[in-house]
Amino acid sequence: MTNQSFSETPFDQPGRPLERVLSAYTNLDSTELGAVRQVLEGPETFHPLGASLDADLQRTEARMVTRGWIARGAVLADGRRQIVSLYLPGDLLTATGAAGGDVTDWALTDAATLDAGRLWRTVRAASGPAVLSVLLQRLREAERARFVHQIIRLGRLTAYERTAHLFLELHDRQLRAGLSEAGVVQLPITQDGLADSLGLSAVHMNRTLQQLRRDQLIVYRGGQLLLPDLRGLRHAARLGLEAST
Amino acid sequence: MTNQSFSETPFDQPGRPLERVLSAYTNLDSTELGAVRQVLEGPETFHPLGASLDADLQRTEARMVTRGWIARGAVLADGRRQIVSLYLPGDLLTATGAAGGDVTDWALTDAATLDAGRLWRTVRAASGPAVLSVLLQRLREAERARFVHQIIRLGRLTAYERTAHLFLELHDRQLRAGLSEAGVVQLPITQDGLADSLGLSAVHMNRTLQQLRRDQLIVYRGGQLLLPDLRGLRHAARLGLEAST
DNA sequence: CGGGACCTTGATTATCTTCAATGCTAGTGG
DNA sequence: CCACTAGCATTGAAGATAATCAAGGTCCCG
Repeated sequence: MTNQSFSETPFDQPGRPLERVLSAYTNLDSTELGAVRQVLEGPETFHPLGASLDADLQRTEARMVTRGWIARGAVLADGRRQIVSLYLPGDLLTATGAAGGDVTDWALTDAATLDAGRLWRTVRAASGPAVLSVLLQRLREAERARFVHQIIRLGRLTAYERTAHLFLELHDRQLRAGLSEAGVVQLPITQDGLADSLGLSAVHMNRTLQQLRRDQLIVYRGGQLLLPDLRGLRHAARLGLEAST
Repeated sequence: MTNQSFSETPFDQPGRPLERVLSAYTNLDSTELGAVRQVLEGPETFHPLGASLDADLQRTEARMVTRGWIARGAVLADGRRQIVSLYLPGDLLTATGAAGGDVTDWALTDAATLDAGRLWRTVRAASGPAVLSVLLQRLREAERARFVHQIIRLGRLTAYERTAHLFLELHDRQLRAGLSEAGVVQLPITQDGLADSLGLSAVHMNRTLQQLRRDQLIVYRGGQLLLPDLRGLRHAARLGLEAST
């Protein structure tokens, strides 16, 4: 389960080292980066598409995503699925804790994670450099902001608006983390996965994507999304999202 | 704006002192309680129904609710409103930060809050007793769990299920915090407010409540809710919620 | 008594889900 | 090389859920 196939360059989707991904949260000089590397050192664990991360998370308290996409969500008894949050390289997954037994984590693509329990414990013990505490703080804050946006999407936006809104969030996140370039969103998941995140049926997800294509707001093809009209897309999403995660 | 009318017993809905409310998160002995009191001392600020808390929050970084209900949410240009989270006495409101300019806080009832910036700063400086850090940790964790539940409600539950689910969450929270008793939920907000939290129109909210009444799952009258059939309500909510916030 | 906030109801419409096929593409074994 | 399959995308039709529009009704308060 550990170190299957790749182990050379973590955080590389493609070729994105740790500092690049974490620069989304705080600027690190080389000393600080060393400290971060130190608390995050250790083998990657590989998670094939669909695999549950629950056991790993419970064991290590927190894990940082190094490759691929992880979903946290709930599966109801009748099969309905809702993704609560998406975790991309550089994001920190913490054990669900009080959120209840219904919540689980699984790999939306082939993915890999790193034990971040030491980061966790170091900060709690207040024994590391300040930058670690700041980093953790920022990671948590960014996650909270994503939760807020997800709630607004699901509560008050139409399928069309929701989709535009999520794409803008992903664009913003990937840009900050150096995982993509301006106007491009890596989208390595199926329409089914998108639907589970946006609270829609797969059929309606498909139709909504088609509408966005017809309106020239997205170009959608296998694993990648082009956003040729960011202004239009922002308008479609109905929300600023200016100073967001 | 400060200390209008009541200032005698904070946290009393009715007669609930600080320790009672915070016992939902951690057990405090008298020494620890003293430490908590100390970082939270200061005048209450009164927030009449509908008032915005944004200015207060920005000024003080964090505030603890002492009375009434506060909503955090977004108001779209066309008037749609979505409440992201409800804050009850004992809950900690922190500045929205990265969540964006669209998010605001307002009083859903007459309410009051206390400056909790000192708690915030004390913990960050790691200069207070450990119990403060634990308290803050638990408060944050509980909020995260509420976010997760809100997302699942809005994403995959029907209006009927959502309503049952929220009522169970409120019941659980109020019970833990000593704000209500078993089988009773204080619900001092309008159906409009509920609808804004559950992502429904006011009309549909009304019809959903009627259905729950017809099904004998709730008794609803002015400001208070009786839950005569918790088993049935849990079943209607489609989720465990056993070990939840 | 009048007005306002809130709750309730009926009728209509919109959005989204469900069900059932069909097409497409990549991988697999014969 | 060619069925064959599996996973994913797409389409049409029907039905369910929830929104919207438009009135009333009730209660409280000035």
